[in-house]
Amino acid sequence: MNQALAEATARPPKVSAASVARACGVSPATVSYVMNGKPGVSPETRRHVIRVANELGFRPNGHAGQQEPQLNRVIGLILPNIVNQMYTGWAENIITATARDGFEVFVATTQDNPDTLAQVASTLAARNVDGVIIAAALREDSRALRTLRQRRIPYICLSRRSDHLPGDFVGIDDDTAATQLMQHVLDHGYREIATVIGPRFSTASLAREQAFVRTAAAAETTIAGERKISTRLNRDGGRVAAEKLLATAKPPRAIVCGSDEIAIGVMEHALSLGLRIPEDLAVVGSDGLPHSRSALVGLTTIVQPVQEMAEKAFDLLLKQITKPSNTFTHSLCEHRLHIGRTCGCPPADTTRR
Amino acid sequence: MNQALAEATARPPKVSAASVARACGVSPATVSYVMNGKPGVSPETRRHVIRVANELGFRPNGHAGQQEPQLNRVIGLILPNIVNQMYTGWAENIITATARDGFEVFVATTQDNPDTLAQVASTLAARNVDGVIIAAALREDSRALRTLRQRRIPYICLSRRSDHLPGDFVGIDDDTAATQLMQHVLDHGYREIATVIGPRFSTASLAREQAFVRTAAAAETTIAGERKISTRLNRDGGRVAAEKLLATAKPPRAIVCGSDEIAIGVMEHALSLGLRIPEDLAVVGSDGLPHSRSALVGLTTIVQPVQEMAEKAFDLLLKQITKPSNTFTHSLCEHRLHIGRTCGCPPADTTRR
DNA sequence: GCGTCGCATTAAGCAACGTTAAGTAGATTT
DNA sequence: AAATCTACTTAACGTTGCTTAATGCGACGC
Repeated sequence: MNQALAEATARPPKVSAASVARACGVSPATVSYVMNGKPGVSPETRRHVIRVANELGFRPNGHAGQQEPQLNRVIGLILPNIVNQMYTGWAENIITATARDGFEVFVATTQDNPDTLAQVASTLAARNVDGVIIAAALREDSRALRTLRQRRIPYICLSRRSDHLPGDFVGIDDDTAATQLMQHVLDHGYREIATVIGPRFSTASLAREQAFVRTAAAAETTIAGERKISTRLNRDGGRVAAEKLLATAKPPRAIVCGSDEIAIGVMEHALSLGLRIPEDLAVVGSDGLPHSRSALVGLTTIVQPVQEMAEKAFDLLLKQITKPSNTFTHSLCEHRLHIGRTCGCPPADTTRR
Repeated sequence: MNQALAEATARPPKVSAASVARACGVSPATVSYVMNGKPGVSPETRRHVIRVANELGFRPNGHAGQQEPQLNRVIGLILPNIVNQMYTGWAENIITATARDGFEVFVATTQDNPDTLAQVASTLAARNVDGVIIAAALREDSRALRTLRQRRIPYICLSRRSDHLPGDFVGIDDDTAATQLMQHVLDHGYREIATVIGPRFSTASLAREQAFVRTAAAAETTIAGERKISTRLNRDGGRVAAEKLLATAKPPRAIVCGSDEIAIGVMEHALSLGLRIPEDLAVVGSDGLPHSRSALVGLTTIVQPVQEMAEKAFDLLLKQITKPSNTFTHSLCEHRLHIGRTCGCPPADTTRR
């Protein structure tokens, strides 16, 4: 007990800039200049100071000055779930990006439940995170964002945003992407088309559905109400939607999905009914997950630049953390249409990667 | 107060905030600030005070002390990566399980780099997490575990463990599972067999490979050295391995993989060569990811009970946190052999879910 | 029921530290 | 030799982080 206490009580000795200064025979000011990359120090002295500082294990993060006041170097990441590879892809890249700057990440999931979202935001706020990246924002319910705003915790919306509260946003141009995707399906000549999207409380899902319908309408193809399905954002959601769509007397010839996971669920069900893809039913998605693009699946889909989006999001967040501002940035990243074979294009088009 | 009385009534002597303050060389005020989450205390001191307070068993409310001794209610989760769905599956379930008890989760990834692992463990320790679940343990390098042990932070190894350091462990019986899987492949009559596993610094990968080889040998089938490949634990690793295996003069008739992601990579490459699965090449995996079991892929594989493992791991961790003990539990969960069609079994066997 | 004591909380004070503007010595240029 | 520039020091400042001291509150003795 006593020994344990002694061990626990032993605190690593702190190294001050002054001690570094003394150790290499310069003034504290010089050390300060070196550590902050300010001019006015000869390269020779600079090198020497850096070397000694490293040897002594000097951490400029001591305590004082305008050194980022009280940064915990922790950010929160709120995702709808961590099963959909779209989200884990972002998570992976965000974790990598943050690690570069010495940040840790709290990952929280909401299952798209508004109350969970609100509660998670409070919890994160209570934990004094330096900022939050939210990929689970809801159109109507901005409680979470409001909480963060009140506590002056910067946040970035990723992919989805709130209808009411302004703020920084990183995403793709859902409208254009969805338009291109639907246009490609129309170009195949399909006219009996159904759409299956994620929950309409997601701005991304809604924007895609609207673009799907508008583009189809422009080609004089009406998508009836019972052929516009909103479902859960996973394989199972797709399966349920496909059950409804394919059980009707006149099933659609093509199903345009607002998510790859949904598309895969749809295809699974179609296959279990003995339908061939794309001969009997064309299916396209929109996320560009690695495994749906693979040769095994060959899904035609919109590819989102996951890494770029993740890095951009953290970048913006870091900017808000270090230099809070009231001007909000909307950053739209370039998407890409990936042609697989599930839309009916010849397999030759299936490029690797 | 009356020490004799306290002892006589067998009640533990109550620990005052002042004594905690003395024990870690700060003022009572500082302890108070820490216990109430008030600002004005450096993170370093805060962690230190919390650690000492926990060790002394300090209850914040002298009389109405119903609360646990100030836990951070944060655990760390160390994964090799967050792309492989095996890991995200565990992560999802661990996050859910911990949320029920009001715990938050730090997710860190190592990319299976020993230095990153060691560093991540230090960082988590510095953040004073209450415990850590590690699914990225390395056989040889137990620096990370040692760090945690020194700081008296409980940890649970998930799926992989260290060769050197004992500790709680949750996993499946890799040996039995791998034996069953290989036996199933042998039962199909295949004799030209290759194995592709994850990195050998993972105990799980190594155990599987050894069981594969042993089982094959028992059926008088030798697996040559160039047919035992260890590769990265993702689709790309599988692809690379398949390139090597299938380019030889006498390619194998069946490839037994130590991971679903690898199996999928192998299959992708095989398909791109125009091979039919399972007619030309049988492939089996071992993780039981939802999407490899789906009708689209139909992989024959070992199914790990993800949720059960996650909950068990957190359960054990919580036990270690609340009541540290020196006896270690090895908890083996029941796996299941899922028969798909990639091994050559008739499609009829493909059961849903 | 009132006063006192023990203990936790909170406000005010103060020392330590890193930053930066101003100052200075020496070297180089003009 | 005066001027200028470089490389550093000195000194003042704003923060932070912790302590000392004052406050508040409930328990217990009288």
